[in-house]
Amino acid sequence: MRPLTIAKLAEASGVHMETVRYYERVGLMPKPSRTASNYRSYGPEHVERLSFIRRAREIGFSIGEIKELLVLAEPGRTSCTEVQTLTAAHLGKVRTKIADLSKLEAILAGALERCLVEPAPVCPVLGMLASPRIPESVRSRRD
Amino acid sequence: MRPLTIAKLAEASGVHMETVRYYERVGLMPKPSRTASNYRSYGPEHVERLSFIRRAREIGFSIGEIKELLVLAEPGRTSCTEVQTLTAAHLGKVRTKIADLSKLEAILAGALERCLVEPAPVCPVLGMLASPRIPESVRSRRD
DNA sequence: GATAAGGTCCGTAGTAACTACGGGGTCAAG
DNA sequence: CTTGACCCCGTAGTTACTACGGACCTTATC
Repeated sequence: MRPLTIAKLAEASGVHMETVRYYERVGLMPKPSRTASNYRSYGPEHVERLSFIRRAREIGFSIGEIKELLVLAEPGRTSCTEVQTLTAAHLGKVRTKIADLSKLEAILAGALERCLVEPAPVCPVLGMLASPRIPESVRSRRD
Repeated sequence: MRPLTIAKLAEASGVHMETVRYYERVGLMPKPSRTASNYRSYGPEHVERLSFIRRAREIGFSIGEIKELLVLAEPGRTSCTEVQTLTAAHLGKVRTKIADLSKLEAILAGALERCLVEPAPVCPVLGMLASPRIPESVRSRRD
């Protein structure tokens, strides 16, 4: 399996070609060697790294967090605890988001149901948005 | 209660001043009248509209969706069904997101727990990211 | 060998929904 | 009259990409 072009790498790891170049720009992927005609040239280690990155993104880690994870994943590293810390923090964010969204779900579902039941002079959804009656506990931090 | 400055309007409706100007640029808020010295001048109807917008944003509606809602909320409009359609669609998105995040939660919590239990030669979190073993059902669409 | 199709290069701009900055004019108080 | 608070505007930065466009390069076909 000889050197891969950027398109082959992208296909092999399930990431868009443009995204590979983007990851290179932001320092997630190393600058690869080039062919005589200045084409990027990759090896299997790049496929591995890029796949790692893709999976970490799917799990919702930010690019900054993935940079940290990649350092921690370097061979010779033993500490699992730092990875745990990062993961636990991420898990916390995920749980917060789930809680926020669950509240939203209840609100939306409730308003929608009132739409069906009441012969409503005013649409319950619009009524909810017009009056200051949304419990402040909902204030979701970033969708 | 005479005309409000942009800062007063912002405070009264719970939105940042810069955001009010942004909403004006993107057409969510109308261009207000101006004082002799070119300051924006608002009335109570603007407080109402902006509050509506804020609440709709908190509920997770996009700016485009809010534009539609504002049209549907215009006085003289009776149809609740279009609002229902919009809300139902939004509710669907929220539910999908909750489902995706719940899967993530399980994955993260599982890996984290294995970290604590196993005397793991390789950190389970990193192992998960290194091997192509993430169920494809997780592929979350946009965080 | 010429030509056409397809791959790659690069920098730049657009996406969502703001937030922040910088340089300037305005207004009220002391 | 000067200080400080307020407002004006356009522009750039944020996140994680995606898309564009003009210019090379490579491969296949004629």
